[in-house]
Amino acid sequence: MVVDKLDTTFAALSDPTRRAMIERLSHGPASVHGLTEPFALSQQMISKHIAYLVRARIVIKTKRGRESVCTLRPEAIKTVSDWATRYRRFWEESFDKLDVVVNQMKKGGQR
Amino acid sequence: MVVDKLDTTFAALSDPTRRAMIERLSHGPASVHGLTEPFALSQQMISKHIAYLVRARIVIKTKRGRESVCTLRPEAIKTVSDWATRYRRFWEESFDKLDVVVNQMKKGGQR
DNA sequence: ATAAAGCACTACCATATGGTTGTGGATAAG
DNA sequence: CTTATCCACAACCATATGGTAGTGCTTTAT
Repeated sequence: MVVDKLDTTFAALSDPTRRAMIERLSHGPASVHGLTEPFALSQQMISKHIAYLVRARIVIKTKRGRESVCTLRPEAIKTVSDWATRYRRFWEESFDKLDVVVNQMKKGGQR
Repeated sequence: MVVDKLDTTFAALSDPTRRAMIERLSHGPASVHGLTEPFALSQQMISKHIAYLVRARIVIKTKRGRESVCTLRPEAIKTVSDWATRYRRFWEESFDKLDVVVNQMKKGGQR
């Protein structure tokens, strides 16, 4: 049952609010309330966004009294980095190859 | 009107079919038909998936006779890599700091 | 004990997306 | 010319998500 976690990870990253949350959490843990203030969104929406981050295992939530403290999971970000790095050689080589391809397309009839 | 392109980029990457397409296209351009075969999906769905990749500027489509040739845009992948790299220092330092945080949480009452 | 703060849960709505089916247009092959 | 191939477009459905509003539980403060 090794579901591809990249699905939920990338989906979680596709929202600017959640990426801003990650940016903020990269400076240290914060409570749900602490995450609500800077974003001018309802507390319910912040909780929803956090839920997606938790589901994607990007953030861990811990009960602390009446607060829920959110902590960023560094490994999650590293997963994204690793995925992109798989193609590093491709997009480094391709800045040369691309010219050839484009020229081929033009010669072949670019419509 | 500088819409954050990371939105559509990450959204496009949140689907395994599209990531598999990227994997395939990283070995060279392919036609829509060429992309349909390995995935056991209808031609219409493949076209839809490609449309999302094109919208996210990850793939470029070029008419060539009755075929549409899809080419991967290396810069798009680099964008993802750059985003993750922003937090590289964080997730490298954090493998030490995390212990401290966890211990603080435990002392503070992990519930 | 009472009030306020921090948060979760539910219902509800609009939109985007994954997916199918059907169709039609353009190009290539016979 | 006729047919098959490659592809796009539209209608349609189910589900996930962004967002709001309302409610209630638990913990802290007074």
